[in-house]
Amino acid sequence: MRASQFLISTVKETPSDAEVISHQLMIRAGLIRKVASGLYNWLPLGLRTLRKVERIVREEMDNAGAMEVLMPAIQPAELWQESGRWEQYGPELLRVNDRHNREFCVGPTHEEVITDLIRREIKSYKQLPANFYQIQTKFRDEIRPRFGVMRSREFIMKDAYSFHVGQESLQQTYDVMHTAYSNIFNRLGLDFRPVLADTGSIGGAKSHEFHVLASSGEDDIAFSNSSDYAANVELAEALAPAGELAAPTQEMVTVDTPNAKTIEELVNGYNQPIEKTVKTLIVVAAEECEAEFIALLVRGDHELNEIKAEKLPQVASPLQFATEEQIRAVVGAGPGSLGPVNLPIPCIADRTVAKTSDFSAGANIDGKHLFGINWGRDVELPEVADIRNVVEGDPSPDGQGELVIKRGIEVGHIFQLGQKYSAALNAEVLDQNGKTVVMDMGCYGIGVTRVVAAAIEQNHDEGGIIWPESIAPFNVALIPLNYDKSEEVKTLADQLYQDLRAAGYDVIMDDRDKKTSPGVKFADMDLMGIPHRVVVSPRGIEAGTLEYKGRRDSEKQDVAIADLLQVLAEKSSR
RNA sequence: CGGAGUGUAGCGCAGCUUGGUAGCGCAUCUGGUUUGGGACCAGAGGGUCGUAGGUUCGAAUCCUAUCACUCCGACCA
Repeated sequence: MRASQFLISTVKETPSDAEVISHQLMIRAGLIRKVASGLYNWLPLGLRTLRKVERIVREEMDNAGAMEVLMPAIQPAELWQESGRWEQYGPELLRVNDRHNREFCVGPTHEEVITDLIRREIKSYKQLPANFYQIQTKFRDEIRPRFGVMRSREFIMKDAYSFHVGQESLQQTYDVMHTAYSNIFNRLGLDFRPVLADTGSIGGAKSHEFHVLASSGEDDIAFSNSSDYAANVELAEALAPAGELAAPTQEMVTVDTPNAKTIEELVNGYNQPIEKTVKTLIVVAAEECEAEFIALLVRGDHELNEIKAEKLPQVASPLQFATEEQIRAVVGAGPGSLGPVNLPIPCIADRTVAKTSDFSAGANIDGKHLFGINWGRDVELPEVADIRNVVEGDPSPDGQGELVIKRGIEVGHIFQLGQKYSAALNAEVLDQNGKTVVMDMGCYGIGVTRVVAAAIEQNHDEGGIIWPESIAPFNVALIPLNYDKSEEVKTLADQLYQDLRAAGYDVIMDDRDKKTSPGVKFADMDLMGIPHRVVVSPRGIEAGTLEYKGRRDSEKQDVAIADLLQVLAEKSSR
């Protein structure tokens, strides 16, 4: 591509509304432009990278035996009503009506459509297992789109769905997809980790997320420091502390604490160690539960894990905190003075709380706390469960080492759905015995547009983007100096442009007019992240050399004109 | 959804307090000089000041409504 015939839309100034580096650089390098909140145009430069990501994903999916299909973005409400998600999904599902006032949604995912398709097409166990994928535009009406294309409302996703008779077959394909995903992210040049994950609103049994490690990530991942255990903190199990509950050493006393409404004020104002404090969170109880509310006890320095709490049979799903009025009506004291002693509603204690002695908590009287509380002596130990987020230093759930917490960007997610959708939509086949069985399903997603942002988040410097070779919009930036003035430069540059393209490189030759100074060309090519730069100059020609510089190199080097292809072949990891 | 903030030229911003008919930098266009790290000179084009009402002789500026965008929060015991 000649730069003079390509839209290069670089900007010097950092856009004021872009917070994370990938968003800033995607705008500055001219990859994307915002149309409205969470909606983006992809400019020619950005699209080149997007297409390369898609190509790698497609190749690896094909290699893994999946078949490409294409489903509509707009889906009929009936299918979603059949699965039950028309009611469950909430406002993130964009619902639209057609001219006949029939209801549709813009697809955030395609379980319903694919299941409907396959229940019509596949009738026999002999056709299974089968795995179908598409690369297609999705829409999720996010509460708060942000970080550019990282959390946009419309985005491109590779979604795949596999169909099976039996869990064993599902597990096999799941493993194949796990491997395929690792191959994909390796080829994309990303530093990633597969981690155990919660299945969330999609539903199902077993699941792994693939995270690109980056400080700007929105998810916390727990890693063991001495094994390969890795899990989303939403899921990572917080083990009970080792050892027995310590015997009481303090009497329980009631203390006036008019200024302590929070754990922090209790710790600072009354000299209580934070690991000897317990906070009491009141949530709405599940319908089948006798009580209206449930109290959840978590140590002062720990955080409630809402997903774990939601899974408790006594707790209403989705999790809902009681309002202050509700708390006052039931307990007689306000938030800030709550505790397990003399609490008129059922409690569930976190495992760590259950192993804490001599602790302090609210007295269920405004402005009073109890210090030196001990289980058994002062109040019966209630039901115990794992309801908190793991923290750094916790023992690893696999029994090996301690946990370290890092931030990650979720770029892929694989699930074993089981029969959640196939049962709801009656997706059945005949097995070997001629008996009707419900198919098992797996589903496998990759956020293609998000991958582009994640790659930048992980690969950049002050000068701009540094693309991994495999997804760079161009591999080589060929920069002729004095292209308009020197016949020798023009001849050689044109020749090299032909040669490089013939050798299979995506090359952009910066032949922009003489008003575009060399400095501008260097800065633009750096910002755009082109991995290899070759400069053709009159003084180089005189010496019979070209100048080569890799995007990550600090020094440039001269190479003989005749050696260019060989040097590039060595430098590039295509 | 709750809270805060911002809308003035393609981009980044000033002007608003104290009302008098819009300005700066970058970008763009023309001509010229430059040409190895975001050049210089001269000239030019481009804005119904988010929208709609109101106050006023007069509104970017004051008032009301509305729309859009951005940020923060949705863990409080």
